[in-house]
Amino acid sequence: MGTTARDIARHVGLSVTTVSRALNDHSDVAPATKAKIRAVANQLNYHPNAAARTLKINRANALGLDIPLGLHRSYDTIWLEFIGGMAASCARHGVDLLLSATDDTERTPASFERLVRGRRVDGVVVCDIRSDDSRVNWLLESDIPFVAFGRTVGQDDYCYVDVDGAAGAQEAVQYLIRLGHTRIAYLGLDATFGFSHFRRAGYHEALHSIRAHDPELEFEGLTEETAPAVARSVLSCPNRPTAVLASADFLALAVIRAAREAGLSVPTDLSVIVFDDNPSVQREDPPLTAVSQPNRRLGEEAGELLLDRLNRPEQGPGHRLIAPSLIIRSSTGPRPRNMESEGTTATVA
Amino acid sequence: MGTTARDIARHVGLSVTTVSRALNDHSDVAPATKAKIRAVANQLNYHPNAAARTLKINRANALGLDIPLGLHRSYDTIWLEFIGGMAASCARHGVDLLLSATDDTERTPASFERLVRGRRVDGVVVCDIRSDDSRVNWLLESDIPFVAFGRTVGQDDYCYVDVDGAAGAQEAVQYLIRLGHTRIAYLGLDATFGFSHFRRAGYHEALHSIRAHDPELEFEGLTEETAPAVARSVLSCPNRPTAVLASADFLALAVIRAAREAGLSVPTDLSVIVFDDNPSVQREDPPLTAVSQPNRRLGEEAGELLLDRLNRPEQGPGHRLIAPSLIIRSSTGPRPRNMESEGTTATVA
DNA sequence: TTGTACGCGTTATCAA
DNA sequence: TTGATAACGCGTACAA
Repeated sequence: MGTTARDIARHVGLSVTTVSRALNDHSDVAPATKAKIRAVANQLNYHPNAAARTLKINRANALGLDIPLGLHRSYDTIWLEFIGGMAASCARHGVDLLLSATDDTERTPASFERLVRGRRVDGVVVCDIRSDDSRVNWLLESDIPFVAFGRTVGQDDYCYVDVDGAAGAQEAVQYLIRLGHTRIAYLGLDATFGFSHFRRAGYHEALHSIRAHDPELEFEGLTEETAPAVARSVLSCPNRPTAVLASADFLALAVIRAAREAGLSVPTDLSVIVFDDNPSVQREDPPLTAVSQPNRRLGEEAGELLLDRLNRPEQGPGHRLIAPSLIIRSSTGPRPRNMESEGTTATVA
Repeated sequence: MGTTARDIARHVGLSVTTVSRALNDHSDVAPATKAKIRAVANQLNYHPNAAARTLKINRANALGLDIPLGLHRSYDTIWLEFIGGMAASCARHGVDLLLSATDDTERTPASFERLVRGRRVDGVVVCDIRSDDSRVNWLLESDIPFVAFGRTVGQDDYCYVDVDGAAGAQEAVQYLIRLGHTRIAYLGLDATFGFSHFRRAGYHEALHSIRAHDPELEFEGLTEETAPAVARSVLSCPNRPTAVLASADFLALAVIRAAREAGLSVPTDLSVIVFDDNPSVQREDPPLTAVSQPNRRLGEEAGELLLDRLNRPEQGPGHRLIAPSLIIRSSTGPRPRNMESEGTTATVA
């Protein structure tokens, strides 16, 4: 069945030791022997037994990835892209990728323990970190090497990779401000999502800088069910917003639909910016201006960061905060002239 | 660091042999000892070393999944759902899932060899099988246990899981026929995709049964770039179709856009059925009637089939052909009255 | 430059 | 019912 180093040794009339050293490119093997051994290994279609290797060197040469499926956002492109990125960085470093797709709402990290303690993987990447996520401390206490994708609010003593949601929201709002908008609404998702806090913070900061923040225009905890009604009510309030920042594609679509119903056109009467550059927002009519995160790159960074910390644990916790980019399309435009500004309007360029 | 069976043995004052047997629930261990050993194992947070186990029993207890990324269809929900399904069946059987995400267009199965020969996995699931795919024979010859997701045209001596695309197309066309349509166009993708052949065959069969097949209405090899022009030309031909079966969401959307441009409304003037029930088609206005494949279930079946064949190789090649379902929404309706029927119109109920 | 001997943690065989 | 022993395939001191 499988060729072993022993088979090669017999074939070339040398010891397994020499074979092992030749294949691992040690310097104390004669170039000629090395070449010969490699040739035979090739010829016999030799592939080292990973289990034996792992057992011996006490390293699995594999990483684990815990992906949340069965989530309402599972149709987003984000997870597949993230997986692809991490797979790419793993491939680059010659390590395998183990997927643990937990689709139970219970965030049970018991399987991590099995994977790590059982030496199936050397470390794990944990996704969909919530604002307050018990898994972080659990992993820290268990002494399991890990990198989080996303971060908790107010804790910093662990490795994570994340999008700089605050910067993204800020850039989006500042762009709207430059277009003349001051009444800018925010539609957010459940606050337990890690990104909710940061996006909202960026939105706040940008609006506070021109003293235009109005709590009445700020919504969080919206769902597919509640979004349409909220969108309608926002657009029909007396001093309605002239722009909206939506934290998910379905929120933006709900706003656009509500706008159409109210006889408002996008972007003439209402500007819309959406988080996450999904195909759905690209194909919308008009195509939406979006805050885009490089999901694939995030996956790559997560893999790289984990591998780096495994090789050099003394580095301690490190973070990679990646700025999203504002992709300007056709759903944003100047503030409509006929709209009244509120009293506190700032002077803007 | 890691607790071993030896630690447990010392703790309870027994041999490693007994510990091993107790933990593997052998019958020749006294119930009392068994309980005690289990308790200690739990207390010491014991997790068996997978590498050692694999080395000894010559089984990895893991499956490999080769997913095509970097493909133009990577934003489809299909792959993530498939992964989720396979992960679920793996979890159910207590085996791990290794992901090999090849994003090179070269379909290089060399990594399979490493995975299987190196005992990292016991078998692999190979996706995105083309009509004529060299990987199949390569895997057969290499004696690597595998299950294909998708199938080649005209070869049957291997395990595969697939959607019955012919049945899906047939059902869709028959539904249109019942609505009175006879001039039904087909817009297909590249013929190298495995499903192209079968969908087209189903379309043919349904139309031949009422002698209404018109080669002029049949298109294959369409892309995002060519789709809009073809859609326009189809709708503007002298005896235009009253219904369209599109093999991908973007093809259906192109048709709908072309219809709008031509002043035709869906479904009053034109019925549209699309393959694959993606969010994009659900959210379209009007929501599209779609041929839906159970992607998650396909992943589950692939995992189950592979595990089954690994346990009972004597079973030989087995196939699981899963019927898609027609989800009727608002993009299909009766044939417009004012449309002329062609000479060969069949009598339909 | 190459070979010998040993051990990683687990399970199977056999004897007690 | 339990224990001693060997072996899975590989990598590494150490000796030659």
